[in-house]
Amino acid sequence: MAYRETVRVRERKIAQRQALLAAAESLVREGGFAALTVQALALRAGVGVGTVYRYFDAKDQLAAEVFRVATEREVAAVRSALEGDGPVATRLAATIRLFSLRALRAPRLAWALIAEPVDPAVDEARLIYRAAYRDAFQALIDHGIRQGELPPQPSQLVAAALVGALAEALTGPLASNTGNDDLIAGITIFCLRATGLAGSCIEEQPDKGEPHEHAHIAPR
Amino acid sequence: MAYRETVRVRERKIAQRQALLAAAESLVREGGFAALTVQALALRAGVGVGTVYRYFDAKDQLAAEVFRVATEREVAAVRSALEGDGPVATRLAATIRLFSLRALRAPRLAWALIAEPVDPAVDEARLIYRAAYRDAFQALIDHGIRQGELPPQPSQLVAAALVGALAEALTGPLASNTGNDDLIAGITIFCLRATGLAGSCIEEQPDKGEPHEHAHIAPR
DNA sequence: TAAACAAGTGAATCATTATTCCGATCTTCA
DNA sequence: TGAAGATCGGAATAATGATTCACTTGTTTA
Repeated sequence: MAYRETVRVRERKIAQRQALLAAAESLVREGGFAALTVQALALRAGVGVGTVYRYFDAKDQLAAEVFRVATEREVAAVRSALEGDGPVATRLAATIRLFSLRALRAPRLAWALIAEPVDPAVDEARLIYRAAYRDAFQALIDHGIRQGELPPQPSQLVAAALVGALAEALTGPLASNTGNDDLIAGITIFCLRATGLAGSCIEEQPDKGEPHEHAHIAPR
Repeated sequence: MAYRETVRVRERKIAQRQALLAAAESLVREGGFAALTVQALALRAGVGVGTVYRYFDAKDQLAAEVFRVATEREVAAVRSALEGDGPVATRLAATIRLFSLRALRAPRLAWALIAEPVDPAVDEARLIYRAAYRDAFQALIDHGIRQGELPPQPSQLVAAALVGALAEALTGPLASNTGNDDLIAGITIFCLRATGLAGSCIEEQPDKGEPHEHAHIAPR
């Protein structure tokens, strides 16, 4: 026997795999999953197409992994905002703001994760992604209901609707016409109202001052 | 000269074109646009693939037309509900109900129209589709604001968010676990609240009876 | 250094679909 | 009926992009 993988080689392989994933994600950031072809990836990463297959069994698997990694990063960021403490309204507003800022900063990626058409292998991952967001919002809503800060409501459904509203407002007819701040403020108040927060909707929390200033409740 | 198209032939051609479109739509209803291949269409319609090209210049054009026809039918149905008269809350609720019922009755089609990834030619049509819904909702919201039935709000943004919420709630983590009626009721109240309607949020419309029965306002 | 094995390469191959094309079939009308 | 003109059919072709494979280039250890 004359060859056994050394640590140095192992590390280089790990680094290579990471480099391929990073290159793949950069392609997705620029042009969505449609831009992620094996040829383009090999070119971007400066390797031959065959090399890609030394690190990933199939294109599907690669795409799914890119999706999963990006997803986990996004969801973790959002979840940390949801899981703070403080009143539900504050946390919800902070979360929406964070979600929105991230989506607006990397719109192509957001679109790829949320809405781009992809092959089935990735779609499965997408369900998980959406469900992760939904679950995170749902947890907050359930908490709010228990605390009496929110009226009773079907939390899973409402959470899904919130995710949909955010996705459409942020990736749909892209908000290039409004300033980002206005956009986020608008979405925030929409979501607060939709859950029964925002202004005068909660009886347990009597109005102080401003009798009906819906349109100017600051989103944070 | 010995041949000139007769009425009978013209009618047969028109019928054939319709038949092809119908077959195409049935494929989309079953498996989304991904299932709409020229081969499958020819098979379904009982013709040769060449025949398809006698009626449509290209697959893109065919797909876009299927999309457009289905879209127009759906949007027209929804718009008629939006454009009735009566209080904004009633109309909004009726519209949501209609939209939801249609989507739930043909989930694959709804998904294909709203969310499925497709080629660019169709995507352009999709923007129109979403925009059509958004515009219809926006018109109602603007009306409500002018009438003082709704608080001031960025109507275009809110309309987009409503479309997104409906789309996600109806086509996302499919609502097979809840009964349709509960689902629609939940979505309705979500949308009413989100726009500043629903129960106690409107001052011009003082509460009668039920002080805070958010969860049971009947959707219609 | 040389044998043994692994990683890298990219042209060739495969798979999937749209699209073409030409002979077969049907319609019209003198 | 038969010539003219049009549609039908479906195998052949084209285009795109994933996957393979025979080969070259490292890496490791005796």
